[in-house]
This record gives sequence, C-alpha cells and structure tokens, in this order.
Amino acid sequence: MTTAKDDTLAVRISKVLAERIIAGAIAPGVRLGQDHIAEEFGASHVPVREAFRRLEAQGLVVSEPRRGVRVAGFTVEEVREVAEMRAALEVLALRQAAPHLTKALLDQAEEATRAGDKATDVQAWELANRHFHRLILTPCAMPRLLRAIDDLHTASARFLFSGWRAEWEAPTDRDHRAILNALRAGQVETAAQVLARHVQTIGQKPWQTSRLKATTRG
Amino acid sequence: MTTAKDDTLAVRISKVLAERIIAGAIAPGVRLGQDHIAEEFGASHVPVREAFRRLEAQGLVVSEPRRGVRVAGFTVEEVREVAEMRAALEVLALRQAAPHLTKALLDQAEEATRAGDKATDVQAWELANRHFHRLILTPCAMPRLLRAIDDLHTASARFLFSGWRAEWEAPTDRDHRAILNALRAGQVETAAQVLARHVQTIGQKPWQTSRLKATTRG
DNA sequence: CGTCATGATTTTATAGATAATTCGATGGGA
DNA sequence: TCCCATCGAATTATCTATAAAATCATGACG
Repeated sequence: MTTAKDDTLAVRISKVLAERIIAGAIAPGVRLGQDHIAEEFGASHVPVREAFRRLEAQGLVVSEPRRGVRVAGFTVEEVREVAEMRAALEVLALRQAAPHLTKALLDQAEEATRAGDKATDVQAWELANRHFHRLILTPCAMPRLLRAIDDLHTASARFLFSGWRAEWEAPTDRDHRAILNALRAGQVETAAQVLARHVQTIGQKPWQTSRLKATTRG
Repeated sequence: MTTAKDDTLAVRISKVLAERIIAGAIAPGVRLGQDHIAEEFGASHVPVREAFRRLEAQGLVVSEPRRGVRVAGFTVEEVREVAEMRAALEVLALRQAAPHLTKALLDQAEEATRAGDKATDVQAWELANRHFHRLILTPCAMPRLLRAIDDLHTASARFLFSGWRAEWEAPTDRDHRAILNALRAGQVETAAQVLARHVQTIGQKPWQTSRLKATTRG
C-alpha cells in the first residue's frame, strides 16, 4: 500500500500523487508542473514524467501534448460511465469466479462486510468495500480484467471521497449480504444482477439514489 | 493512422512498436532493450521509456522493475479474457449508443461491412472490422469506455494476425449484417446479443469455433 | 562441485540544453 | 478611452548526454 522500497521511483511518485488526487487534495483541472513536483520529491523530472504516464493510464490525469498534464475532472457523466463499466466488468468477473468460490472465501467476504459496518470514516469503509469486491472476483483468474476493475475502483473512490456521495452505509451492506446469500445458494445469476444494480447505485447523487431505489429492478 | 507529425516522439515510437507487436514481428517474451530501440529510432532512451509505459498500459508489454520490459505473451486464456471483456463492454456501449444511431451512421456501417467483404488480406479486413465497430459504438459518448474497447481491439488484432485465427470472413459479415438489421428494426437487445456472441466467437481457435457454432450460445 | 567475487550489460536517475506554447505587455486602430 | 492584434518574455515540456545502481553471467578459488 505505502511506497514499497523495491518499487522504482516513478512508481512511488505515481502512488503518492494518486492518493492525493483520490483524496481530493488536488482539485480537478489543476496543472501538474513536473519541475515543481520533481523538486518536492527531491528527484529529477524524468521519473515524474513516467509517473504521469501511469496516472494517465489510470485515468486520473489527462495529458495534452506540449501543454502538460491536468488532474482529470469528473463530471456526472463520467461518474455514470465508470459505474456502468464497473457493473459490466464485475458481472463478467463474478460469473467466471462463481465456480471457484469456496466457503472459506465467502466467509472472508462476509467478514469484510462486517468491517464495512463498523467503519466510521469513508476511508475505512472504502477499504472494506474494495476488499469485499476483490475477494469474490479474484477467483475468476483473469488478470487483465481484474486490473481494469481495480482502476475503475480507484476512479470510484475518487468521487466517493469528494463529498457528493450518497448515503452509502445501509444499502451497500444490504446488497453485499444479498450477493453472499445468492452465491451460497448457488444462484449465480441472481448474485450477478444484485451486483450490477449495486455498483450502478453507488456513485449516484442522493436524490437519484432514492428515485432509483423506488423504481429498483425495473 | 501512420505517425502523425504533431505527435510527440514517444507516441510515434509506441505506435511503431505496437504495430510490430501486433503484426507478430516481435515474438512474445522477447526483451526490448531500450538502448537498442533508441539507437534504431535515432533517439535517446527517455522517449523510449515513455513509449514502454504506453505499451504497458495497452497490455502489449509487461514490465518487471529493474529487469526491463518483455513482449506480453498471450495464451489461450488471455485471448478468451480479451474476447469476454470486449463482449461485455461493447454490449454496454451499444445499448447506450443505440438511441443516438442515425440512418446515415448505419449506412456507413454497412459500407464498412462491404469493405470487409472485399478485403483480400487480414490487415484490410481488420481495419474494416474495427471501423464497423467504432461506427456503431461511438455515439454512446463515453470516452473512457471507448478507449478501453479500442485497447481491447488492438489486443484482438494481435492474435488475429498471429496465424491461428479461424475462418473470419463469412461468419463476421453475417453477424455484422444481423446487427445492422436488428438496429434498423429498433431491436436493440437482439443486436446486443448478436454482438456479444460475435465478439466472443472471434478469436476462438478453428476447432473451437466450429464446435461453438454448433452449440450456438450454449 | 559449489560458492563467492568480479566484470559487463542493462535499467534507472540526474543535469543541462532545446523547442514550443502561453501569458502579458505594448502599440495601433476604432 | 477601449478593444484587438502582434510581439516578446517566461514558463513548461521535451530531448540529449552522462553518471549511478542493479542484475546477470562468467570465472576463479575453496
């Protein structure tokens, strides 16, 4: 999680910057001057450039040639986009992972859900939530898919921390338990549907959330 | 398509290398020495490193810290993975794009299909095929999704060129026309299902293809 | 025969120089 | 007097060249 020593310098810089962007410490649209950042990290500008490329691949910054990089702004449309992509990909991963899910894994997932219950701040909750999703999806054994989902999770976390999140505690826990119950009963399709709706719901604005819950499962 | 002049040098290098990897000119697992490539392009190693990062983001190379980059090897599982991801994401894109599809766009897509009919080599066919998919998906207006699909297309093209492709002409054209007909009739769900099956079929090994066609959508 | 050390190759990082774009200022025109 | 255009300076990205760290291989010694 925190800057492994054997990582290359560029990776460490990209991780620190990613944390800041996700946490909202750097506002969207802000230009990232490479000399400024290089000076802050006591490095030169070359590893900073590499860090920029990594962040660009994750969709956290946008790079305009000869005009530098800016923190990617996220509009309502982009938030919806990430949610839809997560829904599509996580459903795929769950379907492939389902045959390989063991009771031990599902128990671990339930424990992650409980950890989310007890979370008092958003960071702890997000950690538990991501842990839950990772536990039930990893057995699909599709590395490229899992990496894509992970990038979408970080994008989700970004606006989750940004203040205009909905009430996330109750419905999420309910959905998580519903997914686990369906999986334990062998009803993969039901679990997939709940997962899709669950992911799409997160990241809705509060008023949209309530309206969507009313028409739920239309 | 070919190395726009206003692109940065790193982008041009990454495009050339991507073409080579896709065309199979560089075998999977081969180490890419940055000095060697830099010398070939008459550049230094810094833009080469940036090009490596872009290729890594596309999944065409894998980078081990302090040990250089190697051309990503693609196994049968990885090919299946890319096909499944494409199916999931393209279906999503098509559903969102459907309301914005105009008759003019569908006509252009049909023309792209005809271009695929007339293609004599794999390169030309792949170009027409990608054009078709892009035409019917772009109106979804989801840039992140479209970029992800595009990366998956290049990954698909890689093993399409690698020799162990199935007979790709006839079934593809039939699927394309079926998709267009369904879209013209307003049957978005039908079009989405055909598209999903179509994408999953491409990239199957020949014997798998025939078996899958027999048990269609089993 | 195994292990350790040394050398060569390769990746990674730093510093300096070059080119391009943006912002600000100044001058001309309405 | 105000607005627009053009020119210039400064900021910024990009590239080249050079040095340092690390890994792998080879060979010698125990």
